[in-house]
Amino acid sequence: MKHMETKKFTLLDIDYITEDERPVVRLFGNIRGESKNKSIIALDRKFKPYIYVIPENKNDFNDCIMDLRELDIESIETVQKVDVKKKIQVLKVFFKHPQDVPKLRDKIWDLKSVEEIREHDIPFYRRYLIDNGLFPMDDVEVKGKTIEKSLENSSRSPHILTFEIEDKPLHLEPSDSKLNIMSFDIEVRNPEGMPQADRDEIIMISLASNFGLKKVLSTKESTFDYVETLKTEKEMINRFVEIVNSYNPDLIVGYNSDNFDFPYINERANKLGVSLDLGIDGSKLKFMRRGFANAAFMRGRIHVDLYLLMRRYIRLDRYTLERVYKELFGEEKKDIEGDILWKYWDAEGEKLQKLFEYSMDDAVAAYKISEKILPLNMELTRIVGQPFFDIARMATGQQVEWFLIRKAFEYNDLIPNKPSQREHSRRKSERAVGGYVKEPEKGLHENIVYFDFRSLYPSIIISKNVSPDTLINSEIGENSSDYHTAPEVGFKFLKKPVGFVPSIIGKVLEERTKIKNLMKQSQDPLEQRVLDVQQEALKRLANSIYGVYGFSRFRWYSIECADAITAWGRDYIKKTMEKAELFGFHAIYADTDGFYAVYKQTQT
DNA sequence: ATGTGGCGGGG
DNA sequence: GTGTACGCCACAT
Repeated sequence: MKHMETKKFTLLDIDYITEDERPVVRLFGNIRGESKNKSIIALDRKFKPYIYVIPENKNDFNDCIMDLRELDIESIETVQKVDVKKKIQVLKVFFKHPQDVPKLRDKIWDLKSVEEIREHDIPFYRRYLIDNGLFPMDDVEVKGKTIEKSLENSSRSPHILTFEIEDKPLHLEPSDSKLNIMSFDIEVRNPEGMPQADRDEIIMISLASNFGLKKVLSTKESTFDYVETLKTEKEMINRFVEIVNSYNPDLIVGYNSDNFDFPYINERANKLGVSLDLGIDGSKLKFMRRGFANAAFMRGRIHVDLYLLMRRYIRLDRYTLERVYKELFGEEKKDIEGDILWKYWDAEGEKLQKLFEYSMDDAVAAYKISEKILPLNMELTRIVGQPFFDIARMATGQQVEWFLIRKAFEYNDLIPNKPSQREHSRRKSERAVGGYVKEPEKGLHENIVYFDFRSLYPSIIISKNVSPDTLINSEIGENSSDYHTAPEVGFKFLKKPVGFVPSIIGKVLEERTKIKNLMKQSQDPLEQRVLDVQQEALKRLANSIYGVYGFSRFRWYSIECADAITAWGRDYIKKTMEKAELFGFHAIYADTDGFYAVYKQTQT
């Protein structure tokens, strides 16, 4: 027996590489209990990609298995899964490589012996997290051995350890280690309209952090001691890379950095012949097309673009850094108009010094915003269980979907497929009816009372057991005590057993109550703050689950569920308004889950 | 009413 | 990369 070492680390990032035509999962983390800033890359060669195949013939899988054996797959197992509350036998088909899945899945689906395939579009690293019960931002314990070979870029990144996992990785309780967070911002000299990377140089790169780093890199000198002057733009960018690698931050945040700062630095670096080795494994900064927008990433660190988060979490007319800063902190931030910024740079003297101040301020503002918004997103990461990088770029509905996917795995449920193009357009034509709205009565009202339901939709889902797997599709007898019937729309839902989605919302709310109780018991204000963020994240999640029924591109889409929920919602609010009227309260305005009312003399 | 196109943030 | 995608507003038809 070989001697096995154990390593514990906070899981920050995950991907896979290919070695000898086989996938190798890489877990990136921050090692606890050792000198700070130490990173680990843990390699796991044992995880295999797979999909589920539902054979046409339910009694005899042999034809199907024989057809599958013709293809270049790894192996086949028969397993039991649950599909819409029914236990069924399915084939679990393993592949040699994740990229074989898109190559072979259409062929498999086209086989006569195959009725349907499932779970064929789950990215490999996400599958790994789900199947191993691992949660990013939590801790992982791995057993295995340290690999001796050093990294190519080890001179620049001296704190990296590569590790070979020999056993199943283990999920540990939430980490209490503090992550190193660095913000950055660039300034560009652009006298002719918007900055263009092929002609306009970078003049400043400002950095702020929670580990003592606070400086502005620039090609001009300053009286401020936070300014470090470099001879050329090329040296300045090189210095930026050097600083990132020596301080080794876990998180890098910027404002619109996905679509401006990082692409801009990248283009300038290419032009000047600088290698942007910002990954902990020495790899370069890379970009992903995500529909209309870019996402910038470096392996092993988490880049978060705060602009995206702010758009999701606060409702504003504009989302400029200045506007957002004022909203969060109630004070104005120094601002220099973009089109005249170059004049400050050219001015020298006091005007130039103002530009240094402005640049520093931007990085500090970005850092302060991250302090406000990252804790909630870290909690969401821990609950949803996908990488922080992804969570920070996912719409709420997507977060809910990945949360449900993980839960489905835990329940041994087969995950529904994403809608096809055709199904998607069909769904779009059936628009769900929304909540009840009573237009406000004109006039100035005094002594207004407000009434609202606490978590109306989650409560309806739980109390009426609204779920695709409890929805009664067929005509059913008159035994109405067995099911709930939605008003207006008439959809029926079994009272028992508890449906998939109601069960999950129930657990989320249960967990939230538990945390709120802990919060009350706690004497430690810091712990209370942490718990408060946790319960807030759970509340957000519970409230957003309703959405997956009504959005056409979701796996758990169900117009019946969406319509039933809003129908019950309208029913509750209207009945409550009627009741209130009897007690002399007249509603003047209502929307979905609450109403405003004025008190009138009761009629006699 | 329905469809199409552009834009957001960044300097 | 088991990729491929937003949501809102203005303006036109």
